[in-house]
Amino acid sequence: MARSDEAAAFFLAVYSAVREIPPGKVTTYGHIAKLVGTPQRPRQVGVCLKHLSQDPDSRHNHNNVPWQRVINSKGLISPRSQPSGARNQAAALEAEGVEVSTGSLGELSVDFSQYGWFPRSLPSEADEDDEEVDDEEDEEDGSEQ
DNA sequence: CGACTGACGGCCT
DNA sequence: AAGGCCGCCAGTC
Repeated sequence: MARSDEAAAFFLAVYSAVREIPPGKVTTYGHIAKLVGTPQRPRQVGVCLKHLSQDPDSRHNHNNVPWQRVINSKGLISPRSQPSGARNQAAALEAEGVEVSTGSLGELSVDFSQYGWFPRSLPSEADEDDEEVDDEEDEEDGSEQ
């Protein structure tokens, strides 16, 4: 399998995983990386989202991939080169009912204990796994980090 | 075609 | 507790 194919598969896996994030919840780049089996490449996850097309006709675009539900491990919306983008992400999250706090430096943060979504594996996959692991830390857990 | 960059994260000072 | 360094690798210049 050529690297380019692996890269393509990676993109698809990331988009698939991001789609599993429930509305009103958020997760991290690192977690998505783990879910797709490449925990050492959270950075590439960001590249995938950045690469999302705005064209609705494209297989993966801003409309069918809830990119806004992915933030960094610090619980902050990653400040990229264009500040408006991060703010736009915050707006998209608030539209889903996610509370976003703004720091004095303009930092946009989300409380994982309330909105965090960190399953061990993708719900779609868990479906086929007969060795069902207990899943019930949707909320309330509070032992996030 | 080579070098730099970056929607991150974890480990090491 | 805070900050710096390295790994990773597709895109972009």
